[in-house]
Amino acid sequence: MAGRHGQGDAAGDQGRSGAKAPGLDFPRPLTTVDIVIFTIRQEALQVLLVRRGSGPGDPFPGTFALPGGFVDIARDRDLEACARRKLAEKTGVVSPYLEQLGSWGSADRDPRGWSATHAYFALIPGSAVEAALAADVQWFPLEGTGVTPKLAFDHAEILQAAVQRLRNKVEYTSLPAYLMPKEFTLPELQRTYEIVLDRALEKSAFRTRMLSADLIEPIAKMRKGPNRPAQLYRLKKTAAPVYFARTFNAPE
Amino acid sequence: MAGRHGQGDAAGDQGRSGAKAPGLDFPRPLTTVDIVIFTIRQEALQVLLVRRGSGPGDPFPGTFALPGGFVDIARDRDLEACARRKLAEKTGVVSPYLEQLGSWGSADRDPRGWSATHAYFALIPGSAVEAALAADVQWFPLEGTGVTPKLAFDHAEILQAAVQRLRNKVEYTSLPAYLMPKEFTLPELQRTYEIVLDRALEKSAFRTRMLSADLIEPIAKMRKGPNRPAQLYRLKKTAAPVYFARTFNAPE
DNA sequence: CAAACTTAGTTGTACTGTCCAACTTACTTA
DNA sequence: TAAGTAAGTTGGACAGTACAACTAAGTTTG
Repeated sequence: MAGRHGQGDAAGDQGRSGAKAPGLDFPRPLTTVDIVIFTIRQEALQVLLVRRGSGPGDPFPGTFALPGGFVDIARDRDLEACARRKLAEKTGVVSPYLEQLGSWGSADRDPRGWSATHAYFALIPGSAVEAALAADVQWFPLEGTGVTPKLAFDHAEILQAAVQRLRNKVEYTSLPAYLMPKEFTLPELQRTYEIVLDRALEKSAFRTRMLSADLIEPIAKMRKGPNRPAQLYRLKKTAAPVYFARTFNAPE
Repeated sequence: MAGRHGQGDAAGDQGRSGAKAPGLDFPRPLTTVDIVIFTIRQEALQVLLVRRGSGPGDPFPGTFALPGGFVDIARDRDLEACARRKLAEKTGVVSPYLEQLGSWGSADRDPRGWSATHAYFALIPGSAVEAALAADVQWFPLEGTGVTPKLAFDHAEILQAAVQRLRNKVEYTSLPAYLMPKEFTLPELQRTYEIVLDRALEKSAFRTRMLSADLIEPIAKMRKGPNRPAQLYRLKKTAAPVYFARTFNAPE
C-alpha cells in the first residue's frame, strides 16, 4: 500500500484507486452471513445447527455449523435480506425477532482464505417450527454454556457471543416474549425468562414489571390445567422490544 | 443457485463448491472497515471525520466520511486489527476503548459495487489527541443528533447508530470513563456523562453509584481552582467497563 | 363430597438505591 | 471579613425489587 496520507488514499483507502477500477486492486475477502437461531423446546434453550456437506473442497465436512453461507450479490439486496432468506430456507419461518450480532473476519477462520461473516441472531417460538424444518438441520439444547457437537469454523465463538448477548439483554428487555407462542400465560413467560437466564426469578416482581410495561394484554381466555386456570395474554401490536430501567438482580 | 437441499449446498452454501474453487464462484462484495471515533472537546461530544480525495473514480470526492477503508488481507490479520490500524493512522492513539458497532452491506451503498463495511466505535480522551492528527482529518461536534457536513456513503446512518449506541450504553455503563484524561475529578466525570446524554444528572446519586462501583480510585492529589478543591481520581487497572443494574432515570 | 395437593395470583414488610433539596466545607475574590 | 461559588454530605420521600406468607381455583384422592 502507498503512503498514509497520499491523496488517493484519503478517506481511509476507500478512495484509493488505480486508474480504472478503484478498490478492485485489493483482493476481496470471502463474505458470508450466519444466523444463530434460538428457540425454546423441551424446557430448554436450543439452537438450530446444520450438518455440513462433504463435497470436494468443502471445509469441515460432516461437522455441524450455524446456518448461513455466502452473500449472493445477485439476489441479496442487503445483509439483513440475506439473513432473512437463509432463515426462511432452513426453518420456513419469518422470524419475529432478528438482530445483528456482530461480524467475525480473519485470515484463518476459513481454510479457503480471508473471510468475514456477518452474524445475526433470531428468536422464534418453539411451537410453529417443528413442521417446516429443512432436512439437514437439527435443534441442539444449550446446557450451561457448551453445546454438544464441535462446530465448524469459529462458530462456537459466535454461538457463545450470541448466548451471552441474549442472556445479557434478557436481564432488562422483553426479548423472551418473542420466544412465546401467540397466546401464553404469565407463569409461562416467566419460565421462559428463567430458562434463558438459568436462574429463578421472583414471581411478584416479575408480574409487576411485565404488567406495568406496555407489552402484553390479557385476552378473554384462560389456560385450563390440573390446577387453578391462568390468564392468557398476547403481545400487543407494538412489536418493539421493551427496555426496563433495571435488571432483575444486581449482576454479580 | 441450485436447489435448497442439494448436498453441496449443505451448511447454507458455505459448503457449496465448484470442482476446485469452493466459494469462489460467488462474486465477492467489497469489504471495508470504518470507525466512529468519539472524544470530548470544547464541552461537546465530537466525531473524527476525513475529507475524501478526488482522484479518478473516487466516489463522493471532497465530502467527509468516517475514517476507514478496505480490508488489506495481506496486512490485517482480523477485522479488529484492521480497525486499530486505521485508528492509529488517523489519530496516532491506541484507543482505550474499541467496540464493534455492526455491519452495513448492500448493493447500493457504494457506487463501485456490492459492498459491506464492518463498523467500530472508539472512545478516546480529548486531551492526548490534538497532537498526532493526520492532515486530512477534522473533529466535528455533534449538536443534538445531526452533524454539520453531509457524509459520504451511508456513513450518516452509521454515525447515528453509533451515537445511539453510545447514549444507550452510557445510561448503565462506565463507558464515559474512557473519554477522560488520566486524572479527573468526579464533577468532571459527571459533566462528561451529561454531555454525552445531553441531560443533567443528580449529583448525589451519581457520586454514590460511581464510588460504590469498582471503577475509580482516589489519588493523593486535588484539583485546585477558584473554589473548593476537588478530589482527583484515576481509573483502576481493571480496565473492564462496569455495568450498573439501573439506568439513571427511567427512560421515558 | 370433603380433604389434600398444586399452581395462579395477591398482599405486606424490609431493603436498596434514586430523587430532591437543603446543608456544610473550602477555597478565591472584593 | 463578607460574599460568592463549586465540592461534597446528609436526610427524607419515593419507586421497585426481595422475601415470605397468604388467598383463590381448579384437580385428584379417600
